[in-house]
Amino acid sequence: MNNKNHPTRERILDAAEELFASGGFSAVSVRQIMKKAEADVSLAYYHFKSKRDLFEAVMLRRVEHLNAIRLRALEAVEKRHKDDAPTVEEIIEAFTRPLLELLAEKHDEWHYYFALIAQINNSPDLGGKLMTRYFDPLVSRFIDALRKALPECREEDLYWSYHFFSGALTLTFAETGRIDNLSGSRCRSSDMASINERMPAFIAGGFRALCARGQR
Amino acid sequence: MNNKNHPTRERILDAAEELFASGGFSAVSVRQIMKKAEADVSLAYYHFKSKRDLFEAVMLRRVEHLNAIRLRALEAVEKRHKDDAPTVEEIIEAFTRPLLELLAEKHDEWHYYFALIAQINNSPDLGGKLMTRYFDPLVSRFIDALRKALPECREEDLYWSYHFFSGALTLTFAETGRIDNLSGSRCRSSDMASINERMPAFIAGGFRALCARGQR
DNA sequence: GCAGGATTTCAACGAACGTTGAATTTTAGT
DNA sequence: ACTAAAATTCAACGTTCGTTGAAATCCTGC
Repeated sequence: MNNKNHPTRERILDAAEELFASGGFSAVSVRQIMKKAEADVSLAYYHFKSKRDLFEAVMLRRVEHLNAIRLRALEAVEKRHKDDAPTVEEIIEAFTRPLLELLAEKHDEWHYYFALIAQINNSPDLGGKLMTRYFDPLVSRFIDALRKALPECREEDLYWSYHFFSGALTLTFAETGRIDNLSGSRCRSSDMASINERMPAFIAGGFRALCARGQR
Repeated sequence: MNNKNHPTRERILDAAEELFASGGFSAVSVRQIMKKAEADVSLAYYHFKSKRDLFEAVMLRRVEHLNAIRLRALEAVEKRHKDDAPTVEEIIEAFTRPLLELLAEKHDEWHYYFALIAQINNSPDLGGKLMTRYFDPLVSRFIDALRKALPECREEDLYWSYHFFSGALTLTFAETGRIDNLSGSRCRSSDMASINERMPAFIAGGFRALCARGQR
């Protein structure tokens, strides 16, 4: 049998996800992954064809679910506003809240995945290519919504605003502990409630300020 | 003789910087670095003790200069405002403008360095530790200035705002080409004039919106 | 309970890895 | 010119890397 939940296949993906997240693709060997997965090395090549394919499989395992629930969140917001456009805050929240909920429900499952995405997003090798491949349709959909919320905004300002947002988002969800050190533990990377309270306000403020500037 | 400009030592650092920037520490071998530097492999271990120390040297080579000119930019802004506090925009610009100027003057020297920092900032392994070690004093200095510009702002909001800023900043200066793809080449990662126009406005808008929210 | 495919084990391959020590060449002070 | 130190070359070490093929075991449908 093949496509039912094979526990070993999942165990390999779990182990790979965690290890790839902490050091990137090259910092981790297949042997380390399979040791953590408690399975023979060659099983990695049986279930996946190569190390690269394993990496790809780690990415693909969660990306569809992620995109689906974010899209649903956006559609829910749009449905609440039949005629008028949603606010920028509401749209940003539809983009971020699903991430927070995934972490709240199943932190162990998603934490490493978000850390991995942060690294990919900031990698000159992969950032342009992989992020585009996996997230572009969804992101374009969100930018459409933002365009409606900010009808006077210039196109370039919209894209740059999203770009700044993207950097803030991926770093924040990577939970690197940086803000813990900087703030002397006054703030904590893992404090999702704080993020949920602050990120939409900050980002929406940024969008508005930049778009307002563009109309001058 | 030792501490004069040894061209080979610099060539090794240049090669290492470029290669580390594109794939991180582990994706690059010492042999690859030394091939690019056109020098024997063992010279890497003569000039630096190990691969890790070479990596550290790459980081250290530019960090002091970087921190110095940013500090100078901040002090210049503060000197312009004897009694009143500088605006948030001015402070953010003092933080970002030096980066833009370095890229404008010597793009080849600094481009890879910024890409490397983006990866480190987003690495769970190194992000908390290395960024804190290298940049904390300067960052705290900037946060002090921001506190004066936003005297009613809560401490937590200040730190979280800076955190969002940090993510946007490092991703933007990494020039990953992501925004190029997303915008259909309407915007370009390498377009420093666009960044200079937009980043301070966006970030300052974020700071203000978040601080205003905190006072409610 | 048997057949056949799915899964797992075991052993091994050649290549590349980080690192080192000794020999050699280049450089600088006298 | 001589010397000592600095810089570079060369060859090699043990380890780990990604990957593979064949044999053994497990599971499922009949």
